[in-house]
Amino acid sequence: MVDENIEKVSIPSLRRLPLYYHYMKILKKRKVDYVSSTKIAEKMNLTPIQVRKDLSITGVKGRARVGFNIKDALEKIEEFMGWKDKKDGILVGCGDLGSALLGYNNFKNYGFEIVAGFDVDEKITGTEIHGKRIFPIDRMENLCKRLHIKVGIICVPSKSAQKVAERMIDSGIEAIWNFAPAALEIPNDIALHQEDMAASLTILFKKHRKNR
Amino acid sequence: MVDENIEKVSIPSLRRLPLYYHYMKILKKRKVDYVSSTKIAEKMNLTPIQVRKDLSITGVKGRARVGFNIKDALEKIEEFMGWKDKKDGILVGCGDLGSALLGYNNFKNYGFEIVAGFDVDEKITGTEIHGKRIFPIDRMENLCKRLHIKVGIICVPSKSAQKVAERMIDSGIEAIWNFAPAALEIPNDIALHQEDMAASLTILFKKHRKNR
DNA sequence: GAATTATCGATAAAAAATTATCGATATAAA
DNA sequence: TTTATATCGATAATTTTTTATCGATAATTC
Ligand SMILES: NC(=O)c1ccc[n+]([C@@H]2O[C@H](COP(=O)([O-])OP(=O)(O)OC[C@H]3O[C@@H](n4cnc5c(N)ncnc54)[C@H](O)[C@@H]3O)[C@@H](O)[C@H]2O)c1
Ligand SMILES: NC(=O)c1ccc[n+]([C@@H]2O[C@H](COP(=O)([O-])OP(=O)(O)OC[C@H]3O[C@@H](n4cnc5c(N)ncnc54)[C@H](O)[C@@H]3O)[C@@H](O)[C@H]2O)c1
Repeated sequence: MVDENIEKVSIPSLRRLPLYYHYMKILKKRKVDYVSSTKIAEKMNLTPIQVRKDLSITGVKGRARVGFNIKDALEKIEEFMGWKDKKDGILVGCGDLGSALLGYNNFKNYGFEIVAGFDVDEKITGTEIHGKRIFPIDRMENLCKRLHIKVGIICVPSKSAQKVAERMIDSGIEAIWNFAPAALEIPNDIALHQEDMAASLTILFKKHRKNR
Repeated sequence: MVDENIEKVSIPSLRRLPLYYHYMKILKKRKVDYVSSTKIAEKMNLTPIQVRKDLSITGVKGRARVGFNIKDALEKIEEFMGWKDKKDGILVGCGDLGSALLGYNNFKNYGFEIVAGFDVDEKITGTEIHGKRIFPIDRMENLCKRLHIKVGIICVPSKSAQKVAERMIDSGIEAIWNFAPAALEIPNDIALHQEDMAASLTILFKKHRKNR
């Protein structure tokens, strides 16, 4: 069921589901057992209908006049979002942002783990950051192929991003998470998610202007 | 014209525009003067029609058989995205991620500047991180009101996020950029943009699965 | 200089996402 | 026990977003 739906779910829904999840996590800690779509919607300025539709894709069933069982819903969201499948990745560019991500121990809650970092800077390579070993970039291909790593995170300056992406692809990486504000030119069988602070800022300011 | 359109532009368009921008920046560096929607679309796996529609909202005009003047387009995107208006913000939680953001000198290209950091940790307060002064959290209200700061970034652990958000609102903050994976309960006249790694990861993996 | 082609912008059509409607159901109140 | 009410899920309607069509135009080729 999950396998059918994951193809059909919209990106906006995928962005909203974690919000419901975070909220229900809080309620669970407060020993609340049930929550209605109305209540969730109120908190996030959405309609109850949309919340129900989003939740329905995970397969969770609510009860009329009662709402959704929080334990069930959390379970179903985790399952649907794929946070229960374990995936390993590597990170290239262990500077300020890269180091923060290497130490982000929340990734494990989403089934993801960064197993190693890579860099060109010899002051960094050979060391550990937040307990993760940092290798020279030349070791990437070998390590990724040996460990069958398919996910790569790019945290290098923009001007190096394209080169790093190509090297990742040569190393067998199939999914790239790019934090550099650069338009990567890559084959379209490689999955790419662009993390864009410029877009985020603009969206925030747009909402702000609308509120005034 | 920008003022009319900003209300109407879709979030997906807002996320795509920076991609075109990054790409055109590269072309400009290569001394290319014009680029067609076809070429842009090819690079990013979109349709030329969508690229044209997105660009049209910025007000930039293309020329048949030639494409878009890159210098003009960059200018129009900057203007439309509001990257030319200067906005100041503060950041709360100067740990790993917060420090990286404090040092992110690309924000200025988007018209944004973090003027100060706040934290509860007395080992950090009073110091500077990447040249930005870090104050104890109790100073936030005074400083924000005095400098008319309206934008706040949350980089504290999830469990403190709600409290920090409320304090920001008391300090006159009207737009919150939240990096903590927590559902904030705030009045709906406060703009909120939630940065969600869980959503990003899921979107990336979804694309990856589709490609295989 | 005429024909061909790439591209644009406007408008129309199609697809996707959101919102509304409504009968069913479970709890609470009368 | 009966009535009122909150909420669900399914389906329908609406709105938004994406994609297609097509005439106009500017560069290139013949
Ligand atoms: N700092 C932030 O908060 C932030 C936020 C969003 C996006 N970004 C983007 O993330 C990227 C990294 O930012 P940062 O602030 O961490 O920069 P940084 O300078 O602190 O780190 C960059 C690291 O990449 C390494 N590097 C450079 N070229 C390399 C290559 N070819 N191969 C391997 N490693 C290489 C450097 O040695 C350095 O360690 C940039 O593209 C930046 O625009 C940063
Ligand atoms: N590290 C990452 O790469 C990353 C990525 C995405 C999201 N996040 C989120 O960003 C937040 C910060 O992550 P981090 O890794 O930088 O954590 P961190 O522990 O390194 O930093 C947290 C900082 O917040 C301060 N703090 C705690 N409570 C506070 C309060 N009430 N007021 C002011 N300051 C307070 C702490 O003193 C510390 O300096 C977390 O919510 C995390 O989930 C982190």
